[in-house]
Amino acid sequence: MSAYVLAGVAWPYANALIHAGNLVGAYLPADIFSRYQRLRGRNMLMVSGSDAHGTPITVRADKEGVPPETIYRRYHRSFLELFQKFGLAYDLFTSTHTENHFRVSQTIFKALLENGYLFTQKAKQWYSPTLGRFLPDRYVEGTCYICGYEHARSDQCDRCGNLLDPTKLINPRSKLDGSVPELRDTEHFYLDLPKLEPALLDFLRQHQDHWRPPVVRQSISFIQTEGLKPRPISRDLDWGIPIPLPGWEHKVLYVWFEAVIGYLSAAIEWSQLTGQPDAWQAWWFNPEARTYYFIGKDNIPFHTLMWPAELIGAGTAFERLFLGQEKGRRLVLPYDVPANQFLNLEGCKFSGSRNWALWGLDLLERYDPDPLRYYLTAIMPETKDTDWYWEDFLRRNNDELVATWGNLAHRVLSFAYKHWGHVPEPGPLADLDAALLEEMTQGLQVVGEHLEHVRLRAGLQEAMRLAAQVNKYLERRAPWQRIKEDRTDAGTIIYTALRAIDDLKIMFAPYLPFTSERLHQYLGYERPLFGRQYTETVEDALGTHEVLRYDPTPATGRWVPSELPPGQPLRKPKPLFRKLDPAIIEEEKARLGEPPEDCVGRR
RNA sequence: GGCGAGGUAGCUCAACGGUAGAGCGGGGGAAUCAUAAUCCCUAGGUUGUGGGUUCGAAUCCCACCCUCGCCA
Repeated sequence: MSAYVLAGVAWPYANALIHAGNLVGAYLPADIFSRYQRLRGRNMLMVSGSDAHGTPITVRADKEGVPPETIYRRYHRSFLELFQKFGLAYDLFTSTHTENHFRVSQTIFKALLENGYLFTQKAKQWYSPTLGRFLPDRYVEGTCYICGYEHARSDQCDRCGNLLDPTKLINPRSKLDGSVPELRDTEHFYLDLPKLEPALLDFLRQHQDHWRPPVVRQSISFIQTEGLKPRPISRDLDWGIPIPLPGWEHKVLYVWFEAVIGYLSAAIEWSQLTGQPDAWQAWWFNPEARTYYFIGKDNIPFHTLMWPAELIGAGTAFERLFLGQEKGRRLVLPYDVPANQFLNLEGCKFSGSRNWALWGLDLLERYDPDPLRYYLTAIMPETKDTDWYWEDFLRRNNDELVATWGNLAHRVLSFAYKHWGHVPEPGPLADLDAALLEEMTQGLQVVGEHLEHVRLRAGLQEAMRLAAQVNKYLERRAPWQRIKEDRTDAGTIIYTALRAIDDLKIMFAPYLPFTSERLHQYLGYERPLFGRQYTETVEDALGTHEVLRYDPTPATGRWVPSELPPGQPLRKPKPLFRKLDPAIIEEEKARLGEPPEDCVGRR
């Protein structure tokens, strides 16, 4: 395993709140994986940010009569709040609306241009005289020239299903204000994907053995169905990153092209903020470094094809254009794209507009982060779509998390605290004691192996299985009996059990960071398991932006067997988790209201 | 319409050619350190449907049905 690991996390679009589906699909798995890597001592960099540009944001801004920046800032702020409360330890969560990202994106553009992977093409496009700008095809509707449907989108008719030539639409009107648009000439840059296709196929072949099967198949079939076509990378908008060429300043880079570059630019910004401006190169110019992309399945082709195409196409020119020196170094291609499938809610698809959703911040008003993280990991859609059921949430919280792990930690800690007040000095270990500790050491290996391969659910299951093993051990050794006959032997048992839960604390730590940290304190450790999250305001030529950061220096947690010192004073323990009242099931369902009509699931 | 994924015990999932497993829930018992949390025993499935290959299929092949996604 490389010492340098980068986790690129999907960039939330800054015009909607984040819901549980977003969390479980990308952000939570990235955090679990990254916390694990840090515990293993790897140089871990987890980056992302708000996707601030694009048409939906400008449309929304127009509706509210505010600048696009207002919309982006509102949602960006909500992301930062959610991530802190939910414990997503981004080394840097920034935004695409930064001077740095502009510069990096424009450099990628120039490198592609220089290497001959871009070309321009003219086309006619709808222009809104009232708004004074071009309209995306889906914002123009009119009568379908094939079937006569009166509310067809200009690029596709929802009634006859045909793809339309937007210029042939009858009676066109703008969906934004109903005004009549006109056709105007425009010119755009295209990424020459056909030219990059052989290199991309090569890249896919190199990774197909260790990628998740759905990711490989979707990527390959995307190419095979009809080959890659050139894709436009510029738009007629005034909100975004200007094309860095004379005469093109009024056009911007298409968001699909520019947002993925954020993985690179965020690493660069992180380097600048930490005062080591070249540090990012250890990840991005290092062939040994491994980059992982945590995304939902809707994003697969962008990360297995488009982004690699940009990286391959930029070649060695990026280094020269960006740093002013060329040592022939190339940007690192994705090592893995562990995309998740989708999460449904009570048998129906999430639908924000119909309130069929679980909003992250709303959930955290009523529930602690770790139980949410536990449940979301338990139902993580790693291989197929899964469902959040409130009944299931309650069950897993009360009958698994509280009963198996929470109770184990609490019964051992409170027994130890009551009878000793510190970690007891063990006598000679009995076979059962030694066997338990051996099993925990093995467990660290097994759980670690799962996490290494991004099998997060399997890792959590294994940790829970081991917690149950410690419960079995306690039943067999019954320290509450032994203490009446042989206090030293009882101390040996409790010492062994404390070490076991100290091991489990590490295994659970990536999944349940808040309660592992608390357990760590109860065990008497002085220094924290994890580092510190905080926000900071950064200033640049575009103004200011707020970022989320993570300072790993206070962290002492390590993925190694417990070395709990006998005699270490214990702190008075409190239960790690609380049982939930079954009444929440009906309360939460009432909160959701009626399921969407088109839902075919059960309720 | 094309491509792909998924359809295994009440629930969540594992087995991916060799006598169907785990956790939770259900039933019975033990224990009392612990948030009545634990531990032991136990019931429960003709592996979506129909064919085929094979000594043998949940596992390979074909058709069909259902769910989801991507592309058109």
